[in-house]
Amino acid sequence: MVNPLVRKLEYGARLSDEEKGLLESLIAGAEDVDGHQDLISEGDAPAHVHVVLKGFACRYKTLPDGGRQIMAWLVPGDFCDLHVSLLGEMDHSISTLTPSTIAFLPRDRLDVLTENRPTLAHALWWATLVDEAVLREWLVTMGRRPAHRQIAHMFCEVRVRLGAVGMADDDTMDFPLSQTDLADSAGLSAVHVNRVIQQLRDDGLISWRGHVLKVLDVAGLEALAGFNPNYLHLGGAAVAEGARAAVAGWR
Amino acid sequence: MVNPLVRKLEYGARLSDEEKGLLESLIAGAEDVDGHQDLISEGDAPAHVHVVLKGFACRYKTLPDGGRQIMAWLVPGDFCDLHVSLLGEMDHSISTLTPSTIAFLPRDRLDVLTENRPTLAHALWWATLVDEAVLREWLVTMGRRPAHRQIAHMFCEVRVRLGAVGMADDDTMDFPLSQTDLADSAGLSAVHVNRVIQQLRDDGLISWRGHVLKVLDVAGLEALAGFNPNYLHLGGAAVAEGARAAVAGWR
DNA sequence: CGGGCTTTTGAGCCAAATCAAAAATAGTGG
DNA sequence: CCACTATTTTTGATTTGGCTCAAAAGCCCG
Repeated sequence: MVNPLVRKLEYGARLSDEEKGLLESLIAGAEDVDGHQDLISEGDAPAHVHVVLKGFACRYKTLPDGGRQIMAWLVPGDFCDLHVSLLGEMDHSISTLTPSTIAFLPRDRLDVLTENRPTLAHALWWATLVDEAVLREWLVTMGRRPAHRQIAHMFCEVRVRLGAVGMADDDTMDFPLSQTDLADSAGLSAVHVNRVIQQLRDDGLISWRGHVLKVLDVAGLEALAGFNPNYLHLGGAAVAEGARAAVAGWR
Repeated sequence: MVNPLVRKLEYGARLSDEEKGLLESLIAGAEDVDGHQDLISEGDAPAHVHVVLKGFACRYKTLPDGGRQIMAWLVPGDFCDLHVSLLGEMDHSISTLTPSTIAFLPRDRLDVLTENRPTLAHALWWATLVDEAVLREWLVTMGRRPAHRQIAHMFCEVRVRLGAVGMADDDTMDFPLSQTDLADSAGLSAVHVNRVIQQLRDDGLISWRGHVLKVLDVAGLEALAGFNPNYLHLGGAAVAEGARAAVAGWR
C-alpha cells in the first residue's frame, strides 16, 4: 500500500514522483507504540516530526480538575507536530489512543527539503491549515449541535478522512476508540455517548461492534449531522490550483 | 500609536526597522466598516488580505437551524484571511462585530515580500499558528469548563490579547460585544450568559458597563478560569528564538 | 477461569435551555 | 433636548438534555 502520508498530501499539492520519493525517503524510522502512550507532552520542543502511519492518536489537554479534552484525532497520514515547533514549545500533548505505528522525520532534513521544494512546502502547509479547519468544525459542533448530531458528525468526518487514505472501503473502517475516548473528544460524558450510539444503531445509521465501524446509511447520517465535507478540503490539488488561478485572474 | 499589526507580529519574530516599515507600507488602504457586516463569506477566495486595525471582528459559521457559532475573535492586529487562501476557498465567514477599521494588503505583494524576507514569513506563520492554538483552547473551554469558568476564561484571554497590542491599560479595555455575541462565541444561550456575567460582577471579578470591561481581580478571575496564557505564545520573539536554539542544540 | 477493561442499564439531579415579558440603554430624527 | 424605536439587558418560570453515581453485564486475553 502507498504510504498514507504521501497519499494524503497529494490532496494538498500535485506532487511529482520525485517529490513523493523524497518525502518517503525522509522517514528515518518508524516505531510501534502501545495505546495510551504519550508521544509528546505539553512543554516539549520535539526534535523530530512525528507522523501516524497506523492506528489512532490524538491531541489533548488535561484540566486542573483532571478532565481530559481531546482536540483532534490523528489518523494515518496525519502529522503530530509539523509546524507547531515554530511556536517554541508545545502547548498541548499528543498520545496514542490505540496501538499505533509512528514515523519520525528529522526536522532539519525536512526544513532543507521544503526550502528547495515549494510544492512540498505547499502541501505541508496545506495539511496544517486543514487541521485548523477541522478544529473550527469541531468547535461549531460542540457549541451548537446537540449530542446525537455531534456524534453523527464525528462519524461522518472520520469516514471521509479515512476514506481519503484508503482505509474506509465500503463505508467500513477500523475505528478502535473506546466510547470514553469519544466522550472526551465530544465534551460529553461516556454514559451519554453510549446512549447516543445506541440511538444511532437503532435508527439504522451505523453499526459499531468491536473495532469495526460501518456507516449503514451515509445520506441519513450526513443529514442528521448537517455534514458538509468542504472544510476537509479534499477536493484535490487540481481543484485547489484551479481556485488559485481564478484568484490570480481577478486581481 | 504604533500599528497594532506590527506590534503583534513583533511577538512572533524579531523584526528589523526596515521589515516593520515594509510591512506598514503594504497597507494599501483601510476602510471604516459598520458593525455586523460580512467582510468575507464562505465560498469566497478573497483577493486581498484583511487586517483588523480597530474594532472587533469574528470568524463564524451558520448552521442549518439558523444558529451561529463564532469560532474566533479578531482584534486589532489580527489577520482575517492570511493563509486560509492556500485552501482555495473560505470554509467559513468573517464579519465585523462592531464598527471597525479594516486594512487591506495586496496578496501578491505580500507573497513577494515573504519570499524575500524569511523573518517576516516566520512572523506571519507564527500568527497563523497562534490562531490555531487559541482555537484549541476554545475547544477545551467549551468541552470541559462549566459556563462561568468558560466566560471567565474568555475575559482572561481578551485581556492578555488586547494588552499585547497596547489596548488594555490598567486591566481596562474597550470590549464592545453584546452578550448575544458572547453567547454565540461560548456556545451558550444569551440568557445564561447574562446570569453568569452578573455572578462574575457580584463576585467582584469584573465590571462591564457600556463598552468598557474592567478586570477588577486578575488573580481571582484567572484562578476561576484555570487560565494559563502559554497558548497565546506571547513570550516574545526572544523567548522563541531561545527555544529554537535549544532544540538545535539537542539534535 | 479470573481479572481488568468497556459497555450497558437505571435512577435521580442539575446546569443550562427555552419561552415570555419587563426594564434599561442607545440611537435617531424632529 | 425630548419623544420614539430598536436593541440589549435583565428577571421569572418552566423544561430538558445531559450529568453523576452506582451497579450489572459483556468482552478480551492471558
